[in-house]
Amino acid sequence: MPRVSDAKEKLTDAALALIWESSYGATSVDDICAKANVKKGSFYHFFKSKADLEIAALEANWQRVKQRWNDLFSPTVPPLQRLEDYFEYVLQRQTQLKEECGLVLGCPLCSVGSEVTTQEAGIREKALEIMGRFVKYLESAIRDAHAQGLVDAPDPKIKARMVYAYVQGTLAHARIANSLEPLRELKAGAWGLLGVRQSEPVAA
Amino acid sequence: MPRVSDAKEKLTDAALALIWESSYGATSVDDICAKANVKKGSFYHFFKSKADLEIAALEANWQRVKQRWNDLFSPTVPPLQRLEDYFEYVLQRQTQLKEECGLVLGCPLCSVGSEVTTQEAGIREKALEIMGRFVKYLESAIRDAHAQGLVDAPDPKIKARMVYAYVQGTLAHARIANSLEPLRELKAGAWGLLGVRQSEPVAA
DNA sequence: ATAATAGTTGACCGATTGGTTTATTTCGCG
DNA sequence: CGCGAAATAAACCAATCGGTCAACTATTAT
Repeated sequence: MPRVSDAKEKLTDAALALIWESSYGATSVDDICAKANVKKGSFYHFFKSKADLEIAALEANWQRVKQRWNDLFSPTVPPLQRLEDYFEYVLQRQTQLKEECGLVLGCPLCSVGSEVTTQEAGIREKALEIMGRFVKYLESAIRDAHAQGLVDAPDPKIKARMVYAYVQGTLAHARIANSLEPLRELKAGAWGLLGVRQSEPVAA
Repeated sequence: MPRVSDAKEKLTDAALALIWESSYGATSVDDICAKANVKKGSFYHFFKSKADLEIAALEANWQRVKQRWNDLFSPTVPPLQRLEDYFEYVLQRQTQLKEECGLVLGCPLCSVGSEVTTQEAGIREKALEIMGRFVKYLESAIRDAHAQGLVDAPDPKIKARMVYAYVQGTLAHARIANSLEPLRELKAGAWGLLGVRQSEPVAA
């Protein structure tokens, strides 16, 4: 009946970018509206609060990156290769972000999640939920690797959480140090964590 | 010549606690002054800005916890025991914090560091500097363990950063999930990361 | 065509933000 | 003692915060 609008997506895009680049607290609703080129009245037509917007932004972002994960973690790819591709992707993506805005940004779930945990319960829960979804990719890759005798991981759920924590910690450090270097060790660290048998495939 | 004051310490104490419990952005100067029972005029007599206060708070906190690290990481303690004691301490401390304020708070360096990185360069640098100081404890423990053939860590510096990243990631996850559970796996994860030889000392 | 409705706009709000100012109080030291 | 500098107090500031509102506009199903 009425007209259609893309303001919602423009707002979630702007919010994700701005809050990722700085922080939830330092990003004002006015900033977001300005970047999205949407007036504040429209903002509150679509979202009931700034927190509500951020929750929608995290979900929208997940729906986008999920496709990448489905690709990288396809069961047709050998399990350890999935992980290796993932680590490589993380490095590439952060490299790209650094070129685009001069900063290593880390993971938007983790930085925003740990910023607002004690204040905005909704955002915290959404971040936690999305993290849980992602860990499933790691988990099944690790389970497959274990089934093939490539790693020693009788409990893939726990191992997946460990690898995820290690990656998040490394991303956080990369953000704080504004350096890509820590990200180059992701594979080596994860291989240790997983007890990957035989480090080197001994050339081709 | 003039009178002495403990307002400085009261302010750094209050700032560290409040910002740790919520966040840098969500903690106002007024909040800090109220908690410290110090008037704002005095605040700006001692510190030139809110960021300046937080930098001082992080440094003051380090000077306090450093003593604990010196104790836990004493060279008189077997190297792997140092790490085990450290993981145990992290769990105990977070348990205590949860009892005191109902929340798993994680690491104040990491949460505040990753919140303000792109905005308050001074805070970021201070957090990074203190992290660097701490990693030295891990590094020498790992180097000693390697020298004794307990772990496979030819490059203790890199391994130390890996273990630290893993611990930080786990703490961040514990904060976001408001759960102590992930912290119980610290030893198992770190042992994997370090390639500790023989998992069990086979009873006494 | 038009009525109903989703979307848009910009002015507006009280509260709070980080920070300043000026006057006053305190007290160690010569 | 009393001087001078450090510390305190409270009032004050412009700017910004998240959020509201009523009027207005564009669309589209009928």
